[in-house]
Amino acid sequence: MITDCRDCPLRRRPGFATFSREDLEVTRRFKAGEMTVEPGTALLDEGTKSPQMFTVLSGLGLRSKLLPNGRRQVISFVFPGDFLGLQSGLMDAMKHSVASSTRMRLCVFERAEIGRLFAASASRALDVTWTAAAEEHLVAEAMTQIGQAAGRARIAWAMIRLYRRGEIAGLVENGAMEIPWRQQDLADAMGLSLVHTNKSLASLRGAQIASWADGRLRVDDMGALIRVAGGEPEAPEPRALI
Amino acid sequence: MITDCRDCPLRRRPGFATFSREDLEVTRRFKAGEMTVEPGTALLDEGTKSPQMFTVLSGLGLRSKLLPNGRRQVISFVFPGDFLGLQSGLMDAMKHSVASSTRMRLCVFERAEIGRLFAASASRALDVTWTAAAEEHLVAEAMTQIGQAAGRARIAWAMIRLYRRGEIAGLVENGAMEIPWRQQDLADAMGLSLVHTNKSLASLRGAQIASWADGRLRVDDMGALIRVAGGEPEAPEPRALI
DNA sequence: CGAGTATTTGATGCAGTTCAACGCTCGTGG
DNA sequence: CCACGAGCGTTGAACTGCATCAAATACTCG
Repeated sequence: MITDCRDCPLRRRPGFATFSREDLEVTRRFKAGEMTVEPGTALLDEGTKSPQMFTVLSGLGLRSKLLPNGRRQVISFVFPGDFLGLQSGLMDAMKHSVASSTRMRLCVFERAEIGRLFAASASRALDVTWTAAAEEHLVAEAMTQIGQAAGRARIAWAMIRLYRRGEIAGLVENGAMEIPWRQQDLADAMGLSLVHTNKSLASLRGAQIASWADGRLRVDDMGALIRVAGGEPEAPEPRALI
Repeated sequence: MITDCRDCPLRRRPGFATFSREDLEVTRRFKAGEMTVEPGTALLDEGTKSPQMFTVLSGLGLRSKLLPNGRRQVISFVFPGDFLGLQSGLMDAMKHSVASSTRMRLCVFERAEIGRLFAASASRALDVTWTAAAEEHLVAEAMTQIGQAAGRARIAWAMIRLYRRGEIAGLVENGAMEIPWRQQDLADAMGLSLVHTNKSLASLRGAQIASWADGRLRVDDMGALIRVAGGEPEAPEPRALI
């Protein structure tokens, strides 16, 4: 069963920008369908040009990029509301891969329709551009942390970021959220080895600051966590929803 | 004296995408003026909302981001053709700062006009979005290198990237280009200490692979440089010009 | 119950940081 | 016209955070 954009549960959530009734109609027409995928499904592949773009309705995922030497960088963690595949819509090909980490429900758009969307609504076009700019910002902020912060601080920072995004997505309950990601994913995201990531997590857990275990991320002392991270990730602006 | 968009020297260069006569007119109307700045001028400041956006006509610059602890991450090096300030055009504020490293000539646009630009031309809107997506890609690629490659490889990779962008901008002559950046800038870009950056550069210079000295970047053996970098930065697609 | 995957822990070594000192060039002012 | 200081590059020495290697301990699932 397909959700009508008008009933999209994401629109109601705080943290997402509202848009006009008119734009809602334009977006409805842009929407091609829906899709549900199992955990571990490749949605978009580095180097390929997918015919589709997606908005995440529910579930979590991972964007990543491979190096010739086989190592992997996790570009970012994917949350509900994220718009995926813009690169393949605009550029020659995807520059990174996107995979689901949980079961995921996605809103599907046709790449070929993006020109029509832009022509139909300048404000929707601005929203799409906004998501691209916001995405760049998220990546740049992570790059800054990777480039300039020590290991433990990077881990703490990533935990805050995930927690905050989880709050917006409504995934946090009683100071904790379910996470499908492995410690290896976190390590690859922050440019650290698995072993060192594990030891940093153990140390934060031991200090009663935060824990990442058994598929749950729990923050016990946000103040301390921020101190360890050497500052907070910037609070995101309300996200434009496509 | 102001250059007419129709005579814009950048448009003629290879490496930039062409656009229609109609879009040229739309862009001309969007253009508010021109500006020349001395080296070291702050063009856009992290946290502020500038009333203007820019396209670099000539000269080189630096995007960077400060951490609470005083450290600095260089997000990217700015080349002619780059479009600056989209974040302040779309989001609440700039998320990083941009400064000139040489004398720079800039094409100036009013932030408030971007909505009109999008309304006037869907294809120009797509081009703006393309630049945002391309920028994200550049940052993600750099992040990958910082997160996953060893020090010497990062330095080599950055040299290739700068050299390639220099070629496109027409700044390379006889295998070398003038660069205004300090070793500290390179260090901050690749997440390394100044000392280690200096030693890596010395080692590449000693091996007759490439040199960064006296304000010049020279590549002697691109093959070897690519090998040290552990692979090549992806070749950029033709860049949309705003 | 055995195989495969994820987490945990200990031990070892080195890549890269930090500290420190020195040289060079250039601009400024006495 | 030389002295001085500031900025940048270079080099050496010592320390350490993190990677790497290795192995044990859970868990899950067929």
